[in-house]
Amino acid sequence: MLESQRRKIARHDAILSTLAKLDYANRSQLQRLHDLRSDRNARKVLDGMREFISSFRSDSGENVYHLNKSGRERVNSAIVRNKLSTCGHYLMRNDAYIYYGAPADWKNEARIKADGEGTSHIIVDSYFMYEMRRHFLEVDHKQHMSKNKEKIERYKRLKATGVFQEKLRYFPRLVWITLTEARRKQLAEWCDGLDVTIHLWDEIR
DNA sequence: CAGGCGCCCTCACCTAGATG
DNA sequence: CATCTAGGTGAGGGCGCCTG
Repeated sequence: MLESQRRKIARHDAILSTLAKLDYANRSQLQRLHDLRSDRNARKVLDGMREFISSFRSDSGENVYHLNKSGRERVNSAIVRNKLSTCGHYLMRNDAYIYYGAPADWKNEARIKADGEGTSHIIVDSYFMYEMRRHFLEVDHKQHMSKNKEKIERYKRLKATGVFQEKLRYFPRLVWITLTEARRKQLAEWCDGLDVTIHLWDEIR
């Protein structure tokens, strides 16, 4: 097999693995993660993968890609993704993934056990290591603020159990990604007492 | 010579502002 | 109100250049 062909297939497989990991990703995210060069070139590369990936136009205007049947078979992924008009949550999370350097151990929808004490567990949007520290990511995509407050209370209860501090000697940093300055302020207030970083989506994409 | 890439182009779609 | 218009943005076709 020609070297150029081999490289092409390797790049395709890398992109398919990313989509298996992230479920959905838009053109510019795949472009940044896989060095697809210019916008035009990125579109051409992704267009050349139509056998394995499907796309739709998101409300932000960009194409969003996901694995189709043969793409799933190619990377042994069982999760079926379809056109999803409400994929903003995924796209925000992806930009956090890229911002934090695409950590190898990044895990979405991670189940965090909170042994006893009322809270059985928390499903965190992402759990990852960054600069030798564990991080929880929460994405606030037009979510009801009451839900966010409830989430924060659960983190506080989790911290109060001391389980993490015992294992790690510290409680992981909570990272939020939200949409407006007003929401950032409110979240920061509620997170008082936690190690927290709050990004606006526009600041990290 | 095939594949990767950039540039130029057109088309579709959306939005803001003007106009009836 | 509805509708028209101009400008902005992304998708994708075409072409030509470069490189292994």
